[in-house]
Amino acid sequence: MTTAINGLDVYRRELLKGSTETLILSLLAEQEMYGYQLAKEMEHRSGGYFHLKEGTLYPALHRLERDGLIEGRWELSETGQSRRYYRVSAHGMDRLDAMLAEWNTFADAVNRIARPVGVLV
Amino acid sequence: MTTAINGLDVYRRELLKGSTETLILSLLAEQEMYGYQLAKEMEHRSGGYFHLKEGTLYPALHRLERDGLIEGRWELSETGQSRRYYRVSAHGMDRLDAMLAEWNTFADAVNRIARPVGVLV
DNA sequence: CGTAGTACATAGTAGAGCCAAGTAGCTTCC
DNA sequence: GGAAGCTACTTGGCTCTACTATGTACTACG
Repeated sequence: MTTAINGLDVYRRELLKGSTETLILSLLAEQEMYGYQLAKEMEHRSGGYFHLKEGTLYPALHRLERDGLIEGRWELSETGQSRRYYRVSAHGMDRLDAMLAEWNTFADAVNRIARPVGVLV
Repeated sequence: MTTAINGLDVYRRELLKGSTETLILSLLAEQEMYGYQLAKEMEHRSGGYFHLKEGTLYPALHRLERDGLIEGRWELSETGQSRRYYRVSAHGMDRLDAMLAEWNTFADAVNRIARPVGVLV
């Protein structure tokens, strides 16, 4: 009977939708990084909670770059591996501010409905 | 130049993914309601922030019922309109608890990444 | 009788996360 | 030196969800 577990897995995946780009932008706003590094950092900071898959991470980076929120450049590491470093553009910084504000509003609204005043969980 | 605005709209829509069912379950856990009433209540409680569209609301209710998390019954109102009242099943209550815990963990993880300690917005 | 509000249903679309598979370079170990 | 495994990026196809749009049907108002 894995139904309940799978149900929660789906739930977590769906929660992630819409937040991934904010999370990526937030990390890149602090420091220029390449994709793989970003994934590791995200996983580390969230205590293993967020584990971005390649099929999520790289398409998200491509979207962000396509939309002009981040800018990438190729660099060859000492070991000879190609890495694409990304940094947040000015436009991306503005968007990040808006997204964080939106996240705040959203989280407040959810808590207002899901956790009515007086109900402690 | 409505790009930025549309971008945020999309963002809000994506944020909502995964939370809708938790919100619906939360409201129904407090009180038996029918779909339309639920939508109004949700909008009212969130100060107009959440405005569930029919194409979101009813399929979500059908999913929840299909999965045995809520139970519905038809009732004829005084005005002669058919309404489908829903209440949360025991299974649904358990799931709601799990979803609220998951939401908490998720929100914490997001804040840990998006709002590093020391950064106030 | 047209418009508006209530109340539910659903076909079709878009978008995001994921699985899976592929490419490629480097290191480790037998 | 060959297999295995980690690093690093890419992409095609799948699934799920929110939304748009449309339809049905009843009531009330003017």
